[in-house]
Amino acid sequence: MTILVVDDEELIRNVIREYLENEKYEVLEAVDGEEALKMVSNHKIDLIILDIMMPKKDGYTTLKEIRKEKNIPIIMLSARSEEYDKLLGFDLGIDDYLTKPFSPRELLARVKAVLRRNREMEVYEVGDFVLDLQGHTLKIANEEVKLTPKEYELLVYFIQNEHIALSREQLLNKVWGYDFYGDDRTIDTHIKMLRNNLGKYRDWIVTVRGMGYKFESDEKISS
Amino acid sequence: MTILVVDDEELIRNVIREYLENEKYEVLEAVDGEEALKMVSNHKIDLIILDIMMPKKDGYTTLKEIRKEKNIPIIMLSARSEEYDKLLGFDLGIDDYLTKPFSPRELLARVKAVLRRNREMEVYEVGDFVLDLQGHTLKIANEEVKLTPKEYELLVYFIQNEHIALSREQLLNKVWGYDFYGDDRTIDTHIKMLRNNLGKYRDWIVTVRGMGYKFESDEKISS
DNA sequence: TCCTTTTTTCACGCGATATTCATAAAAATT
DNA sequence: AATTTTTATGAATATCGCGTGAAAAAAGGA
Repeated sequence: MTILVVDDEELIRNVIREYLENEKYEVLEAVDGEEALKMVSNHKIDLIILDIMMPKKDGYTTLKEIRKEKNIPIIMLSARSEEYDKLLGFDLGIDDYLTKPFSPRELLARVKAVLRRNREMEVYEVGDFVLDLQGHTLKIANEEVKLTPKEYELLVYFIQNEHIALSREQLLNKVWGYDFYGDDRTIDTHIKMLRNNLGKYRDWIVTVRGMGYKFESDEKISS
Repeated sequence: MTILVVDDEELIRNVIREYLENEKYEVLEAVDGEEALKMVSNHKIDLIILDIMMPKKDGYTTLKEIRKEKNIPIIMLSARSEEYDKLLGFDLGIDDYLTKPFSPRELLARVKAVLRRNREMEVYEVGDFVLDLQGHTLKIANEEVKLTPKEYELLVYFIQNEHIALSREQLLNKVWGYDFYGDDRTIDTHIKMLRNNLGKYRDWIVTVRGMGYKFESDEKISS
């Protein structure tokens, strides 16, 4: 398990590192958003602990950019608790957040909880849309939706990469396998069928023109 | 499956009860730690959902005392997430925890996960379908159903993994053993025979196309 | 041993699914 | 507005996966 700690203060990084390493986690560090982004694309990272207040590129922006590429769980650090509201409005699905100062134990607790939650990601649920990875079934409003194997695989891949635009090539490689050499329109057809099956949620599969598709459940937060 | 819900707020107890009963669990209630302890010694309880904040005797103390007597899996409820820190320090091996407010679905997911982890079943009974693990027998409508050894093993494995889609490979590995290298049709054939023996319940073995099979008693009726 | 029961293999057929392709629609560009 | 590029859709065709029955192989039981 590798954890990336992003904070401009060396003291904080060191404290966190110490506690995490004590629990046998691999720890990487980045001083700012720029560096963090580089780390993300060059290393296999399981969790990111990200400070909001940073020079150059702040936590929000960094978060956004990371999420464009990968769906790594993120715990945010903020100095003031009021920031929480702001974070919530963000809708980029942070996994947890902590206000400084925090106890090391609390940090560890969150880290463990987030990692476990993600390991056991067995149900994806938004509103009455419920995808059960264990049961291999999709239910909408308690009604089972019959999906063909490819449609199901496709949906799972989309959900595991929510918010991320996926090219047709990437979809072919990951869902169909690297040895598949087929027509691009094949994907379109499957997307069509999947959308039909998603019914009122058909728009969650967004067309990214000139690129591919992306999955985005618009979980509107009522204010 | 009997679940004990311990919370001083009636509203909470009722909500939880409703959702659990909807999933065919037996539900018992206790308003405080004292009562909970009595229930534990007088009933066969498979899981406890325990609120931390309670008058008389709080969740921590109750947890401690229950654990002195029996090793029943426990899910803790707390109002504030900061409590999690405290809980961890406790090291009394809680099985899971939830912060209020939580979605009923989330609760159900945890309940199922915990029960699955701690499953040790003696009798599986749904309607007039009775599988007796001790007696190694299956009865339907009080009529003993003769199963071959493989059919029986297969059925047990299915039931122990209810609602989970099992690939052919997984079935071969777990039921036949890792050293078995057989034809895929072998499973199909056994499924066929098992289904025949299940009679009116033949549909409880659901085909998951492109994947394998899963066991599911009585499709849930949508409310 | 022989006979019975159980397990495994396998080929066939059918229905479900995947893929291709032609055409329509939509969006971007000029 | 016209052209070009890209995506959506419907329908035709190819392929795949599952259920089945029958028969061979293996395991048990007298």
